[in-house]
Amino acid sequence: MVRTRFAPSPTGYMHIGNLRTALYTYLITRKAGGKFILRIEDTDQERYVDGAVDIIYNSLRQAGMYWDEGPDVGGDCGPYIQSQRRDIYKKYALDLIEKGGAYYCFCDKERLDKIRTVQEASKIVPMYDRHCRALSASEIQEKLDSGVPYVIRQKMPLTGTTSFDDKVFGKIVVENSTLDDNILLKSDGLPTYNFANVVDDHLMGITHIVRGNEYLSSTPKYNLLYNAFGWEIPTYIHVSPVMRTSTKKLSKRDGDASYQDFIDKGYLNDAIINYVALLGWSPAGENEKFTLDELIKAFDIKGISKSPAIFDETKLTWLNGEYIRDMSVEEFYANAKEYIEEAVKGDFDKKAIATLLQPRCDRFIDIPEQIDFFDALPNYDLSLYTHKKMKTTPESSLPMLQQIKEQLTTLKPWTQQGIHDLLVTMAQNLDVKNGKIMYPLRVAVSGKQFTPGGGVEIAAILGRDETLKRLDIAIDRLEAN
RNA sequence: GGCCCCUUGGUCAAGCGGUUAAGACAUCGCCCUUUCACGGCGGAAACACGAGUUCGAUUCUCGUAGGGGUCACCA
Repeated sequence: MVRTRFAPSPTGYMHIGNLRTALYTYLITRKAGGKFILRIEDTDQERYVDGAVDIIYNSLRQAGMYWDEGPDVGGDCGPYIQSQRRDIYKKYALDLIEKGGAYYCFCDKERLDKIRTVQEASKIVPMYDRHCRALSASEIQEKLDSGVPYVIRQKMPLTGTTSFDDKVFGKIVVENSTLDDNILLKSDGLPTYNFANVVDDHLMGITHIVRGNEYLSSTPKYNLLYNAFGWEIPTYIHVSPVMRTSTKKLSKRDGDASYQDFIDKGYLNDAIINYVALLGWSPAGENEKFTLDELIKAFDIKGISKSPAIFDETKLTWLNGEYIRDMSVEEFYANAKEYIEEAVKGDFDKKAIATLLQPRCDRFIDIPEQIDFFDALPNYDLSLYTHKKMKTTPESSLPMLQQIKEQLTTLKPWTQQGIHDLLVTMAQNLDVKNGKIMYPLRVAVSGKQFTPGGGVEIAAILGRDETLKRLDIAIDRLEAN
């Protein structure tokens, strides 16, 4: 039975890199029919951020990733919050000392700083000098009895190598002599990540560990821990980071890198998930569009790439547009409504506006500025009437608009089709291209060069009175020109 | 700096000793068209470098360069 975990530390928002790690973990798990566990790694009380746990819950749920065990849903391996597992770590740390894989260290911060300073000055790799590793049993007991603060350190082998096979990176080998005797249990009694994650992963029966590749070089240490306890080593799947640029990791400072920010910008969850899946993973076929369920079927660890991937919002935007265009008109309207109403307060047919918007909308957030002319005609420049391709100028537009106005005044009923047919007929009678008439109308009713839909569609939505009003304005201005 | 890892077009990437080196986004051109989009068609654009191994290297090995990670009582 495959069991995995997503184990974030509650230090703030959920950025895209975290989300992707969670997603890959989730996909691997669901594909294998396993259990997905959520564990909160809050052993560093200094970095703890209030509300961060809720952000994790909400983001994961909104993204459609549900966990089988976790702090809020329970499970057989709880508690799932590390700060509540304090006693467990202590017990295992002591146990490890018994087994010869760890030892007490009474060195204080000052001594540690001092040796580090010396080592750095002489350009040696800073490492604990293993002073306390040589303490005798009686010396240890004496210090313990007199209440000297202590930490528990991992006892690394001095010679040989440690290796493991990573599913993404392959075989990794390190010299044991380069391994530091890291602290397992801090003087505050809480474990370090190094220790807590190993103990918890084992106790929670985790079989596959998916995490960022910043852990690649410390994984041998964890394996040494598993070995010292006599525990089975899990399968490792390390993934490369998501980058903002080729040299910088994605971070909030460089832009909106959090999942929630993208949602707030009007990106669809499905598009975000789909794009994030593609960042660092490539499907077997040519298809690039996947729903979460489809991803579960298609996902394969073999497709995960080793090199870092640069986050490309342009492609996310395109994908988002694809999802928008795939929506039914009702679905699109339901999503776009609030953005439309943000810009259009007047009594216009919002659904008709939505229809115009759907094929030319990649992000909901872009909607308001596309339709801001409905409520109020912008004070546009007459040079807008000049359009090379349509072969129009302010001068050529004036007579067209005058005729349009005349015809429209008596048109009934006032429908898009009716307006369209009327204008096309007019073009035929005058023996001019449609654009010669249509383009000036668009400018007159919208005051813009580019609009969703053309003059006909806009006039239909605007209604007869408003359309004629705007035509009058245009005609007056052109006559005065 | 030591150690570990990475390196195919601007970006994501396929490739797994012999290919005209896929595809997608972006970009450019054309078509469609009442603008802009959508859609369709087409173009430009890449194996970091140097040695090996081999009949033959994008692919295997070793260097070089560039980049990332890690060396905490952070995770």
